[in-house]
Amino acid sequence: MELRCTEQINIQAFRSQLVSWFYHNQRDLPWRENRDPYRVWVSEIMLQQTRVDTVIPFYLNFMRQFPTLTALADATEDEILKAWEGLGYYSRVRNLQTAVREVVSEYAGVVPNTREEISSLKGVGPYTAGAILSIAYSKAEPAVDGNVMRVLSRVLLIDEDIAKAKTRKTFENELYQLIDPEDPSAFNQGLMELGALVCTPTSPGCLLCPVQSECGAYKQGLQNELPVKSKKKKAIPKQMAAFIVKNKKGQFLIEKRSEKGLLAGLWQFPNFEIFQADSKQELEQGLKAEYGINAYTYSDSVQKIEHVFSHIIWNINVYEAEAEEAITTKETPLRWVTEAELETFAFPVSHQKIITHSIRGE
DNA sequence: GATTCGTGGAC
DNA sequence: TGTCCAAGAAT
Repeated sequence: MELRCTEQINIQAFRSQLVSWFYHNQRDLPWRENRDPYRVWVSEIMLQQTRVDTVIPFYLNFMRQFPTLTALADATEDEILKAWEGLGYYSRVRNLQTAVREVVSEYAGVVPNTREEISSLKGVGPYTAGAILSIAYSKAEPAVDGNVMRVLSRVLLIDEDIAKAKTRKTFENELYQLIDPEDPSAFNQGLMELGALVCTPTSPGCLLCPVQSECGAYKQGLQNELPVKSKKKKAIPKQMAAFIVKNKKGQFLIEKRSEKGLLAGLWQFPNFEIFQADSKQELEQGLKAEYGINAYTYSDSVQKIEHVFSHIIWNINVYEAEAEEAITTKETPLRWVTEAELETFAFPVSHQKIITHSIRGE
């Protein structure tokens, strides 16, 4: 494939066509209401690896609950995790609060406006830094996400593997030449909006594209060959057992997950990996070893749940058990809570399903 | 540099 | 039904 670079296209034409198209075709999204750096920041964190349609209701609720940077800084961990419940990648919101608190203490509550300073904040990487700087502060900084790499790989005929981390640098270097210094916000958002609405992964709408005349891939009919992206390995299945442990007062046993790693800080029902589904002996041994529970366990599971992560698949069998006390061998806190209290804790989606299906019977 | 970290939707 | 994701960052 013959590669091109930014110098070989009509930069002025590309900029004006893209920016003009953005102003006429941008979606009406809640984080575009104004350019408050905090609002932009929250939206960019939520949008990491997450679709716009998924983010919208979470964003509206989050901004209602934490309208200002200070409000988020003052919230508790349980509050922010509950607000993030169901959105995934939970370290995002924990890092966001850490960063917001640093802005309060180190920057007098004002989001910094240089790449060096803003990049030093937890959870703010190269993309998010560029997005906030360009959208909130009109700085001519690149913001390279998956959309931008897809669009520019086609326009500039770049065939580096976009799954490789270092490939992002290639696009950033091109963008320092290509970005519109007069309107970096509309330019960056235009690239992403174009990727979302027109220059899509499959069946791109080249006939409707505002930068068709500047696109190398379209000229050579290569729009379906770009970008080049290597495949990722598939998730490994694990057989899990989870337990609805109830005491005579009608309370349920829940456990807070570790502050690090998978689903960090969320709450869950007692669970562990098993190697022989429905083995009453293994289930009872596990309850005893993991939670110090001497309990009767029904031999049949009351619910089966598949929980798919990027790298793991939990196949969860849910069982019912009775106990009056529990002692964990781990560092994680245990609590007995009523059914009504369950809704104040943040659970992974698989454990939300245990509540709705096996406890509430919906 | 490769792996870890969620979830629900599109095809 | 399985695959691939979608506005990435931390480790």
